[in-house]
Amino acid sequence: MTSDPACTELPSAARGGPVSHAVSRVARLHRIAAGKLLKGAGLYPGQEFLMMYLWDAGAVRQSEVIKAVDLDPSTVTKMLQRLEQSGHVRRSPDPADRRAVLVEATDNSCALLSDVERAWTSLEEHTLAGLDTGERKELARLLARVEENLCRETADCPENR
Amino acid sequence: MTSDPACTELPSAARGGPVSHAVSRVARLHRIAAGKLLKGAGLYPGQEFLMMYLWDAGAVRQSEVIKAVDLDPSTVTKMLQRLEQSGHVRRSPDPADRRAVLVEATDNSCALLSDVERAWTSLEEHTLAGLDTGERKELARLLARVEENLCRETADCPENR
DNA sequence: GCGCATTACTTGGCCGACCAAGGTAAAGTT
DNA sequence: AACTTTACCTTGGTCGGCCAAGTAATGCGC
Repeated sequence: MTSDPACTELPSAARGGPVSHAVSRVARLHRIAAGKLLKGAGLYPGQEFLMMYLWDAGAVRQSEVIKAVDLDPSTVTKMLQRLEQSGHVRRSPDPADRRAVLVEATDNSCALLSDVERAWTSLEEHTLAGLDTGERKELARLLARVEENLCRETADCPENR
Repeated sequence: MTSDPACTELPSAARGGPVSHAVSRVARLHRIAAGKLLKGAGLYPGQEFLMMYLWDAGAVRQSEVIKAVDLDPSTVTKMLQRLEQSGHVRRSPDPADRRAVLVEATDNSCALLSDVERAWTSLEEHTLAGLDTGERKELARLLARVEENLCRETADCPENR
């Protein structure tokens, strides 16, 4: 009676893929939680990854960003336009290649780094609450396996580094 | 050297939340994979859940759908409008309550049920390839725990059934 | 040097998903 | 019966994300 996993009864058409269903639900909840924590920093869910990369990488070509976050180029373009408008990012033409665009986190945005770091570890703790170290490691391991699986044949992960 | 989990180096700002990062990546890859499998059935990623519920539930109020898939009402409205346009769903005013709308999967869409079922189990297999039964059960268990955690305080799961 | 493929981004369109606000109808209160 | 609250959806706007197609510059082969 009270034994169903979490919140929802599984639709019968999804019986063949309970884990997939769980992944979808967890993904959405996780994204929402991340969004709430990141809202304080003025970031929308998804933008964190881009900024995290830029904070590490410094001034860099947009193509590098695209490779790093592994999103559609058009997605990155639009995200960067918005991040530029909101003052988190500076873009400038690459003098060495007139097609390319150099991207860089603004000094302003760097002030958010620690906020985002805190938010991210807080999210992790919220996500993994009640799991001991062994379980966390196991979950990380299993997710890594799953990620590998999903990369294969989907051909979304660069085979060539 | 070749020991990093999957495809990507973790940004330093995300060091405090490796599992969260993995969840995000897996979520996106999983959604993409689902989308590819479901494209054959004429469904966009996300619509599966709605249709799965309707196939089980028959003619039902829109508010029931909203509760079941646990999405924003406005999201459901728009999805249903599109699903109606594409012929997967029929909507009609509820004679018993003039605010409400009754929703129902069309006969046409029911023909897709088996396709979606197959797609979903195929997705599951693709996702969990190489994991033995114990690992699968463990992953399911851990995901359920995580889901519980994310429901708390986010107050997105109905406390009240 | 010239043409052609490749690379690098942009634009437009579409969908899922959110929030904020609005409008209507039912239910509850007095 | 009139008023207020609550439930049920819709509309409009914004974002992340995808695809398809387009533009512009570079690089490569010849």
